Amino acid sequence: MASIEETKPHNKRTSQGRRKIDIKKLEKKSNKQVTFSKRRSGLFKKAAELGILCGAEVAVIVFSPNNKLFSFGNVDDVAGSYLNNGAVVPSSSSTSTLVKGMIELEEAEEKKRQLERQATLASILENNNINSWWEKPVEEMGYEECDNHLATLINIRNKFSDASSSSTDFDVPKTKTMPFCGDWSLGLNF
Amino acid sequence: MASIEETKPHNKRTSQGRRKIDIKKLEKKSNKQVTFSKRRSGLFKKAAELGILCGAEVAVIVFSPNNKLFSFGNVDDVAGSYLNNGAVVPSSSSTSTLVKGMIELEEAEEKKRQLERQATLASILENNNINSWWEKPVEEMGYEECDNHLATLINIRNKFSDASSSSTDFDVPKTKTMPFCGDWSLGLNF
DNA sequence: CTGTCTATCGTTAGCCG
DNA sequence: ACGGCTAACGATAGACA
Repeated sequence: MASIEETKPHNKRTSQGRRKIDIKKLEKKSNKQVTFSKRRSGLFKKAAELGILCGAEVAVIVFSPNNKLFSFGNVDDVAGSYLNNGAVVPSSSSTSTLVKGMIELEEAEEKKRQLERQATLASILENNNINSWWEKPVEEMGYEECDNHLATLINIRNKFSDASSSSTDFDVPKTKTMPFCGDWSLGLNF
Repeated sequence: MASIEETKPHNKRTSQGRRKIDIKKLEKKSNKQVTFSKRRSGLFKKAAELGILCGAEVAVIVFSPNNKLFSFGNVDDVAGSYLNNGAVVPSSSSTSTLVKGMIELEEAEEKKRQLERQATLASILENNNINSWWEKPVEEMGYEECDNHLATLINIRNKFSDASSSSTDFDVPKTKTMPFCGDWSLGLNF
C-alpha cells in the first residue's frame, strides 16, 4: 500500500523545521539579513524580559551588517546616568596608534564601516546633544492607553532608532522612531 | 505490580523541569538574583551569536537589580569608537593617514567629511566630559593570543564591566574589567 | 523585507548538592 | 552565591507566502 508520503507527495515538508547551525559568519547574504532580523528581535525581547523580570536596566545597541543602527532600552538611563555621573576620562593618546594599526591591517572595508558607525553615532549625538537617541522619554509614546500589562513596560522604556542614509553618503541619518511595536506586554514581539 | 514511582519514591522528581512563568517583576529576591544571572548570560550569548552570525556590532549594557554594571560587546567600537577615535579629535596627521587609506576605497571624500564631523563632535563631547564608560580601547585585552575560533570573536571584541556601588547611592561605579570569559568561541558560555 | 508555519534546537525554572 | 540536572518552554532555521 501507498505510504503516506507517496499519497501526498506535494505535501511532504521540505523543511524539517529548525536545523542546527554552528555559530559562524553567515555567508549567504539573504540568509544573513533574515537571520539578523529574527535574532535582533529575539535579543531585544530577551533584553526586555530581563529588565522586567529582574528590574534591571538594560540597553542594547546593534549595528546591522548594513550599518543600520538599532537600539533597545532606556539607554539614556543606563548609559547616560553612568556618563553623567562621571565616566572614566578620555584619553586622547590611543588615537594615532589605533589608526596606524588599522591601516596596517589594510582592512579598509572594515575601517570604512567603522567610520560609518562612528558617523552615525556622532550624528545622532549631534542632533540630540548627547541625549536620548530614541528621541524622547517614552511618555510621549502614548502608553497611557496601554493596559496594566504595558504599565510594567513603561519602566523599561523601549524605542527603536533607525538611522538610514544613502548608502554612499551616509550623512546624518534622521532618527526615525518607532513608537511601539505591537503586542509588547504579552508577546513581547518586536 | 508496583509502579515505577512507587518503586523508587525517593527518586521521583520533585521538579517537572522548567515551568512557564509570566514576564512580570519577580518578587522573590533570591529567585530574582538567580534568574538575573542566568538570563544575563543568555542575553550576552545571544548578543555574541548575533554578532558572529551576522557580522553585526553589538553592545549590551545592563545594570543588575543591585546596580552592578555588566556590559557585553565591543562597546568601544559600537558606541565608543566615536569616543576613542572621534571624540578624541583625530590629529590632522592620523586623519590624513586614515583618509589616505580611504581613498583607496574611492570614498575618501565622504570619509573625510565624516572625520571632520567627528572632530566637531569630539569637542562637544570633550566639553561635556562624555567619555568611554568602557574604560579603554580593547587593544589592551590581549586578543592577539586568541586562536582561530577566537579570531572570529576579535571582530566582536567583548568586554565585561562590573561596577559596584552602594545600592542607595549609585554614585560612580568603578568599572572593573573582565578580560575574557572562558570558552567563548565554542560554547559561548559566560 | 515581514509574517507564518513546523520541527527542532537551545534556554531555563525549579530543585537539589 | 555557583554548578548540575531535567523537562518544559521558548526561540528559530528553513521553506513558503
